Amino acid sequence: MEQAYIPHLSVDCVLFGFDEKQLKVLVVERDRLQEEDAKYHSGLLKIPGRLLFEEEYLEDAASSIIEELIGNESIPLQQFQVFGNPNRIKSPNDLLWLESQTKLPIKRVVTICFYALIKITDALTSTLNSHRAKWIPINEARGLAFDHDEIVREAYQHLKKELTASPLEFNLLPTYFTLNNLQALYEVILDQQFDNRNFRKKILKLPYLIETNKMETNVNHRPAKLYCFNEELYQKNKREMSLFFL
Amino acid sequence: MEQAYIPHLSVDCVLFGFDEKQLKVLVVERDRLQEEDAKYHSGLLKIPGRLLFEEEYLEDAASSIIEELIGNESIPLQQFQVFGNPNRIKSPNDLLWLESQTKLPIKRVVTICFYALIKITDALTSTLNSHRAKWIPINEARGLAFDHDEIVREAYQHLKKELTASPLEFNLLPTYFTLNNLQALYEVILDQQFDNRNFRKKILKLPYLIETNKMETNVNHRPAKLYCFNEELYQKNKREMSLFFL
DNA sequence: CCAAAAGTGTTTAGGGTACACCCATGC
DNA sequence: GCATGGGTGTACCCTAAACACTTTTGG
Repeated sequence: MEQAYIPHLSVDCVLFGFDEKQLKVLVVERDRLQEEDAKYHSGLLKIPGRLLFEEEYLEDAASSIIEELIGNESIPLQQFQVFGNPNRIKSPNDLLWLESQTKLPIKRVVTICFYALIKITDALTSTLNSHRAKWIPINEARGLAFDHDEIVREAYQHLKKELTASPLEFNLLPTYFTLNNLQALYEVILDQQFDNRNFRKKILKLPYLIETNKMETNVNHRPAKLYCFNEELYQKNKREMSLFFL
Repeated sequence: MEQAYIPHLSVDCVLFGFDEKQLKVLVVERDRLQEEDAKYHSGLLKIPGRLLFEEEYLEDAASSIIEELIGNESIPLQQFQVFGNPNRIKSPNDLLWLESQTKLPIKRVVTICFYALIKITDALTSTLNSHRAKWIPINEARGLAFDHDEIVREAYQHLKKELTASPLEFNLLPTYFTLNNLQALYEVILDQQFDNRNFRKKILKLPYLIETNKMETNVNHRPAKLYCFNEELYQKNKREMSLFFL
């Protein structure tokens, strides 16, 4: 049941990924067209997105865009901002590419943007190549096509604000993790350092953070205690846990 | 330079107004059409909005929608959410009305919503009647057309969140005002009571709140000191003044 | 003198921040 | 035994919150 596109409306997704060391963004390569004019340098990397179908829910569009790239995991994407300047698509090459993709005469596209943050896993990454998609570090996300630099920048601002206002989803770490893993996660995503002792004091108050009797292994230093995360308690308590960090 | 509408995209505005006692929302009456089917009760009040023109900036559309109703004051409207369910326009009467307005076959409209908060003045209100627009108290904004109940509800949530995260624009009060005026303003908008002494302590720390030597007059109780607001200091300090209230 | 709202200080408890050293393991 | 990161406690300050009475005006 393929539907017609709405030629003026697109959905774009900024998917952030954490690989236990860095914060990355998912981008896809767009084809370079023969007709392109070399003097217009327009990025060949873009964030995933496409025009909206006529009878499609916005959230469904966002999900399908991401699922096509990383498989069928359902990821809750959050709408954060619309980019709709009439001239947001400046480069002639970008326009050429859009028309070649959609077979529609494109004048102007208003794009509704979503974002999410997930854990980067090997399984996930293996499916990317076939779609010419890849993870790039957040601070290397420059020179993307269209106005995607700006979109990524804004999405990152939203992510940071959201993360300081409410606790993050814990599925960004392995099932068992150390408190220092958790601190590193916050530090990378918020781009901010925390005092180790104070961080532990705060984070241990979270009722859904469970201490296990497992230990790190195969490290050449004192092994750390492993913690895990109680989904049920998390769902129950996350509402009140806002404004946790400043 | 009239342009063509984009049939799938609209901009709607939730304009909140404070009249020194209540928080209100601006709504407009829509015509009842002869063809309407009485059995579908669809609201005859809606928030201001219209389809987007083909080459129009989103912000310009939002401004022009509001300026048409209340005159040429420039009000900074803030984009807050997109409502785009394919079936968000449920009532046949609403659809009829849309098509009669736009002369376009409307299937589905994705609407980008903006909001702002202003002071309700007499001058402002006098121009409303000719556009069949009016202010209604926020808690009476029920049974509006389309999904506008939901839009108003979400806008109000955003307003409250925004107001607790950063100081409000002071142009919601007369030039000279009492601290109790200010407290009443916060209490009405946030729908929350504050301790008078603690409120004063906090608010007096704001560097851009200036004590004058003027006094209230014509009140049959002890007259209050009047304060005013230093625009320049406000612009300079508002960034750091976040998270002021909880 | 009465009504009505303005204005004012103190105490307490909890949280944030800053800060330096010992511990357990692998090699 | 040494290198590496893991793990711990205290003191200070500041802020939030709770709380009740006196003051000044108009009528």
